[in-house]
Amino acid sequence: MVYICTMTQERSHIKSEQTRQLIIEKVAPLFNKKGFAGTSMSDLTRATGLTKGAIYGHFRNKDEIAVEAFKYNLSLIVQAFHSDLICTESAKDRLLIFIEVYRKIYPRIMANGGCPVLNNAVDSDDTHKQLKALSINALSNSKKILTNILKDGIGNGEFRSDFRPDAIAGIMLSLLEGSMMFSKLTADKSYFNEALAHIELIIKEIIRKEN
Amino acid sequence: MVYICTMTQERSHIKSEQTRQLIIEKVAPLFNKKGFAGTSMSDLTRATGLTKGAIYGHFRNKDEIAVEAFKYNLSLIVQAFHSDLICTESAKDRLLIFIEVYRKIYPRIMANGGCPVLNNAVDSDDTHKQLKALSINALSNSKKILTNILKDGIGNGEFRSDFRPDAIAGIMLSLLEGSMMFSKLTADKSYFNEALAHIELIIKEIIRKEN
Amino acid sequence: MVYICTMTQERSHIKSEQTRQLIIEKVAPLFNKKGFAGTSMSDLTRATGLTKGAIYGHFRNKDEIAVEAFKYNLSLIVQAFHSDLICTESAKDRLLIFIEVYRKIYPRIMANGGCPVLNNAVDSDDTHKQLKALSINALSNSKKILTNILKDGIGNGEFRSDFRPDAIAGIMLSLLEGSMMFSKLTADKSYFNEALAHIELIIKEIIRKEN
Amino acid sequence: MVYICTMTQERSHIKSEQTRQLIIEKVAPLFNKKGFAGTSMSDLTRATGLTKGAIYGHFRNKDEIAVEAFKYNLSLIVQAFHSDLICTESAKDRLLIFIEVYRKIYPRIMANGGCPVLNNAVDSDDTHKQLKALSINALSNSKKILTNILKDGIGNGEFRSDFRPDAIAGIMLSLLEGSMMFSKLTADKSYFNEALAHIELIIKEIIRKEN
DNA sequence: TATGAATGAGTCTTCATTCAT
DNA sequence: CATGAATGAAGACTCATTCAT
Repeated sequence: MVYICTMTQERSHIKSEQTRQLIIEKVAPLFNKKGFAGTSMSDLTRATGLTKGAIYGHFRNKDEIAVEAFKYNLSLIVQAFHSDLICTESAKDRLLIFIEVYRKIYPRIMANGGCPVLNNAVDSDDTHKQLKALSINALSNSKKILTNILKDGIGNGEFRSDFRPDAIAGIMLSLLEGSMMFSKLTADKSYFNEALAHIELIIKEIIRKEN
Repeated sequence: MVYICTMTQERSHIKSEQTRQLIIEKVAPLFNKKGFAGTSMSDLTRATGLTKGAIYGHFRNKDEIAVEAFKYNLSLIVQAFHSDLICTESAKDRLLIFIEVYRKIYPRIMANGGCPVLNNAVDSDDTHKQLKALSINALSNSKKILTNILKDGIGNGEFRSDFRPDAIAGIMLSLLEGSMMFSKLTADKSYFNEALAHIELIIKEIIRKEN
Repeated sequence: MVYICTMTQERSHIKSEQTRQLIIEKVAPLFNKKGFAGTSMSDLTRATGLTKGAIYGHFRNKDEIAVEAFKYNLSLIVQAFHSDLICTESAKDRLLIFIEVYRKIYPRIMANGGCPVLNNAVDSDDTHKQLKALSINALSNSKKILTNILKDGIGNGEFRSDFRPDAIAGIMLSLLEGSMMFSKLTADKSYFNEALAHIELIIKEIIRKEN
Repeated sequence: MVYICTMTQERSHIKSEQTRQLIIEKVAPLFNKKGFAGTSMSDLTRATGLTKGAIYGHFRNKDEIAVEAFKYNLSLIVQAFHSDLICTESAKDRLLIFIEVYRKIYPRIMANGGCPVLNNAVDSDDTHKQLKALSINALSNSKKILTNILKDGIGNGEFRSDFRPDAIAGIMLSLLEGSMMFSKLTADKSYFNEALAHIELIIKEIIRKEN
């Protein structure tokens, strides 16, 4: 007997990985909108078109799915920055780009159920350590990025040196999250727009070094 | 064993109202922390020491309990202002008092599971119209209050007239909510403190009328 | 409004206890026959006529039901002795009564699915510590009883003193269990009958003190 | 990537039979310890390192695997006798060898989860006809062997003729199984040791023909 | 009013088995 | 011959809610 098997081993692995990715993508908005407890495995079967058994073939449990869903939701936002935020020399310009990117992806964020960092933070804060840690981490990273830009601006003389960069970073992020939440809640974008305008004010006026 | 219970209708009504209130108070932090879907009727029996039947004697369903719980959680915050915010002539001072009250009740808010407006907004935004409406309403009210104070300040010459009061009100509230969420998430009060400091800056510098 | 409530508090408790007992009795033969893993909660609903929710109102989990079922199955056997084994002066007679009781309840044991100690021992030995402990305990108790009777017989001169009572007790019990298992397996009572006859031989001849 | 596999049919058949045997050997202790219902196909994949598909390539269903596993577990015991029990002229000696073989393989039996005949009998008695038949058959065979030896001993004058050989055979086997079960349950070999000692007593004293 | 037993649909997860590759 | 993704039913258990008492 002679077998001639033409099959790339990678192909099958890829197939599985594709399904896993498909599940994550279909399921991510659900978790973002309805929260961990509010999203049932049956919801996931409806969203994916797969059976529970099939889903459990790709994930150990609901927690793992929620974790991957959050990471995916976060990546949608993070990716938007990777393309735009690189290679701008002025710290001020980098901060302004930061704002512009947010303005650009705002519709997508809203359609996806709001900012995953905020949603997940509120959802998991008192109930789910693992998910909570992911929000903490995401916050920490974005704060670090903003803080570094601010420090750069102080270093190169763009910004005044009489403010604490991490404080301003926290304020910017608080404004972003708080306003996005309000805009989502009220279906009124003005909260978000005013917040962005105020952040611009901070960048262009409040921390600007006068010459 | 034979029980003979003689009870006046008023007394029983009073008793009933007390029990209802007791349920709401015991249950409110639970809904605030765990959300609607994450809080079960069994959780409520544990928290109250009452049976399910007893609870259903006072509320039509879980939704009604959640609604009352939110109202109660909100009232805890609102009450803190009623006592302090009245009868201060200067708009600036009233805004500063606003901040001070928040600073004062911050520990209580955290112990209760964070700001109920934010928590409930995120929890119910895509899932529970009735609860969502309550957060919208609460936001609308606080925004109105701040806006009016700001308008007063413009009117009496304390503040400049080249800013839109409701925009600043939205910014203040966004900052408050966003920072409280971050401080809760990270167990780091500095987000909240910096936000309050920035709001003070807005009041004392940015919108102040120079003379 | 005047309430006159005539209700014994015990009555309601009794009702619940009755249902719990009913569940145990209906369910005990199932666990004895099909084992822990082989008995599903759905089996239990069929056997009791109750819903899963109702059953879970009376037991924390399947394990607790299995434990109570075993205890009940064991009690059916133990009870048979309580009435007959007391107050017989001769050690030999007490051992013979022991055998007679077993002969008497044999049909009931078979109808119930065989000896619960053996069934449960085999079922739980490598899988369920808590259930295993119950079989160990049951064995230990019956061995102790037989050993004590044998010691009594040695003490009062009925039996020879050149054998170890606990060894003979172990042999008697091994014979009983092994033979009941074979009789059940083959639907042939002779294994059991011959075992009883041999135990009688041990009592009447092998350990008897010749005079 | 292109695989070209050239394989003779014999070779593959041999390979297949080897895999089947490997599955049986790895899986046999599992079924012996956890029973049919308590052993899942996933357990089998873990024990064998094979996928479910691979296992189903060698067996029609779980039942067939359990059957083969039992046969294998039984064969481990039967094999121990084939080597030792042959060609001994004295019936008494053959019985004593029977005991010695059991004593020798006792550790292996325990490590394997206990006597498969007993385990399977209890497990399948009320649930699985096909498996039950295998235990019945195994019991029947061993009883026949012992009975024949006893008959030989009566025939050649070693043993008395006033007892029924199959009754004694049944007693011996009941003792063996019962005591092994107790020793396994309690992790106390003395049940087994005393049972063997008593069987020796039967052989050497009780059924011995006095001259 | 309050109890708590009961319901039936739901929860998450695992089951034995199949089949295209 | 072996893979492993997929299925649909079933597993144990909890849900919100009702109702006789």
